Amino acid sequence: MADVAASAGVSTMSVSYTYNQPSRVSAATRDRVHAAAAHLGYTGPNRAARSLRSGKHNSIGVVLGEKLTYAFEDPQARRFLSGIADACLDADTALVMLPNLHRDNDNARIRDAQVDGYVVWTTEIDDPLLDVLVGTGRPTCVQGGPHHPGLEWIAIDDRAAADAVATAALTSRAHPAIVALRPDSRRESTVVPGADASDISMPVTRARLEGYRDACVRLGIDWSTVPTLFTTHNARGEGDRAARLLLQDAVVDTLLVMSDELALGALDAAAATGIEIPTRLAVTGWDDSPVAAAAGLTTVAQSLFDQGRSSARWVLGLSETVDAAGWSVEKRRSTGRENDPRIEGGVL
Amino acid sequence: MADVAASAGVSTMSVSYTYNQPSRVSAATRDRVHAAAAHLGYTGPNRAARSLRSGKHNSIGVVLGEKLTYAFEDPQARRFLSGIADACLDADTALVMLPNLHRDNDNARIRDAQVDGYVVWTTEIDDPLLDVLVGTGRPTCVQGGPHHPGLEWIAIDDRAAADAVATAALTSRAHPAIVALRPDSRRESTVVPGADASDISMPVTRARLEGYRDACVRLGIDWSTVPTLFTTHNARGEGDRAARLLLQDAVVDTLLVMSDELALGALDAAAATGIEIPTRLAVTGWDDSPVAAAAGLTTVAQSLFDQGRSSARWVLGLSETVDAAGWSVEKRRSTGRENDPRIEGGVL
DNA sequence: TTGAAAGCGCTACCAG
DNA sequence: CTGGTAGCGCTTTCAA
Repeated sequence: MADVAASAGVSTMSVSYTYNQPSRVSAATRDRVHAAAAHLGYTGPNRAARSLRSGKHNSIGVVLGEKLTYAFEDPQARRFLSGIADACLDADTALVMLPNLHRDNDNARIRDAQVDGYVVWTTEIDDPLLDVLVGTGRPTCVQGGPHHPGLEWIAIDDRAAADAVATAALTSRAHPAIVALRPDSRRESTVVPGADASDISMPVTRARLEGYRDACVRLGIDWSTVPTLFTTHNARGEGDRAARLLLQDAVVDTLLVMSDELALGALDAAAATGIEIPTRLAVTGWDDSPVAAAAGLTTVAQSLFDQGRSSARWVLGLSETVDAAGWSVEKRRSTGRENDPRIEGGVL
Repeated sequence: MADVAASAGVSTMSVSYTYNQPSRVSAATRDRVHAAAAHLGYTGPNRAARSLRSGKHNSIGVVLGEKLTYAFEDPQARRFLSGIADACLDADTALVMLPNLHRDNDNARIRDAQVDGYVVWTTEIDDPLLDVLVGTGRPTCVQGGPHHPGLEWIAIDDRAAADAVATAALTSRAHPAIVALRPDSRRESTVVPGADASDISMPVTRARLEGYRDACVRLGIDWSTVPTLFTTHNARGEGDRAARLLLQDAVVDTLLVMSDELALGALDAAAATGIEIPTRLAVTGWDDSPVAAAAGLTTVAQSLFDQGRSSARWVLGLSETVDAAGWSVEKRRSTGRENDPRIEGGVL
């Protein structure tokens, strides 16, 4: 930049202004600077130096609570990421992927990332990373919770939505079983009767389980008899396995499933074992993916794209507040009551 | 860092060494530095200052020739990205996503990104970005070509693989039609008889078309009569539409399709219109996705995960050369010759 | 509208 | 093994 200034016969400040606040510089100066820059092959301010001096990076970090491989394969994560990418486009901001595998140096790596703020996808209550992020002083929005002082938060009311979708399935049935997402980043796949939600560190899993229980309690179903199977991966094959296991108990007439992927696997299991949907078994999912719609799956709809976009825009300072996230229950064939009125919560 | 040095009673250089080359510093000094750092809440060298001084960023840029939304939705892109992410994990390197929408300032944004090198996914012959990347002096690897002086390159031999898969389908048929990926970043969906490959600026599309033509010529099929439909999106619905259009000509007995997604759409179209596979129509795909395998689709297998990993490792300086990429033709029901010997090229 | 001075926090280089 | 010096390229601050 000093060279350009010398060549253009102006001060370095005029060159800096030409690139950063062109309106502050006379047209003549601007032209001379651009001419000199073109002549010298100067392509604009060095970003590292700019970052050092100004403390800004023009980039946003996305913290994924798993290997990136999983994030790219998970349809929900993808839609959320797409929304973030969309916001970045508007702001000419780079997107830095920060996988969090809970290894020793992961928190330090994330803290030291050259980003202006963070969006966090999938984390646990009491994850020490949350305090680390607060410590950076950078704006941070956590999808799906947990609520954490100093951090912004975006999610639908999972508990209310779980209650609603369970109620839709259970109005003419009484023997639900639950296929849950993983309860924390370590635990193995297990079946638990009357699962205790306060034991679960993934906030999304916890809230949905609470909502299912709310519905059971209200409908007079004894929660202590309701089995919950915690899965480890959000994949169709896993849902198939889970359903086969739970359906060994012939009394089970309803599967409340925490994702569409898993629920589609449950439908696979039903088809393979000749169990009729919805006469003998009702199934509900979560997220309203296109495949779920095609399969006639009753499910909770939420726009993860909008949540990604909204959280990123807030982090980038493009909006004052994080938009509220809405949801609805899409009633379809898999619960046999597709003509019941649609249920909505929040703003969709 | 100066404060830490003062507090520990050593020079700033000893602090710097403690973090960057601990082995060069005595254990006693190291301990004093760490103690002082802990006391002052110092968490290690500022990354922006380090980047400015050392010129290194500890991150790699991935240039996607489309909106990130598409990249996250496209199964092939996802597998390639997963491979890159895997390499980053080994090297404790951040992954920066750089969409290239061919807008005015995209090249500058990509050039100015704070990364140590680039991996490029999906670009066009003569894309001016390629020269920009050469100009950065940073190591760059382009997946799928084009060959460009100064840039590394990774891909399978698409032309040979296309020839092989077309030959597998055409040994007992004589009337192919082609469903092609988009020819460049602008063109609309069109049907062209005897398509001229030299007209196409996406190198992958070009090479595969050349390979299909090679097979036709060798088998005595008049290329000028072979229709090619260029699609705009790599999506199942698009393949369905394309197949319906091409199958309006009742003589067509083979669809050579440049992706599994599109080929699955073609199978959908055949099923919906009552065309029997493979007796009345043969279909081939590309990439050997799990869904394709399940659907009995004859296809070209290649590991995009390995290509992503290998190209990223080279960019990061973790390997001397980019590994050769291999392919094979997986013969299945959709071409009716599933017992023919498997064909391989390169190292898989 | 332009400019001079100062220094962001660090590491390359060289010297001891 | 340790330290001094210099300066990476820029922008903030203040002054003209």
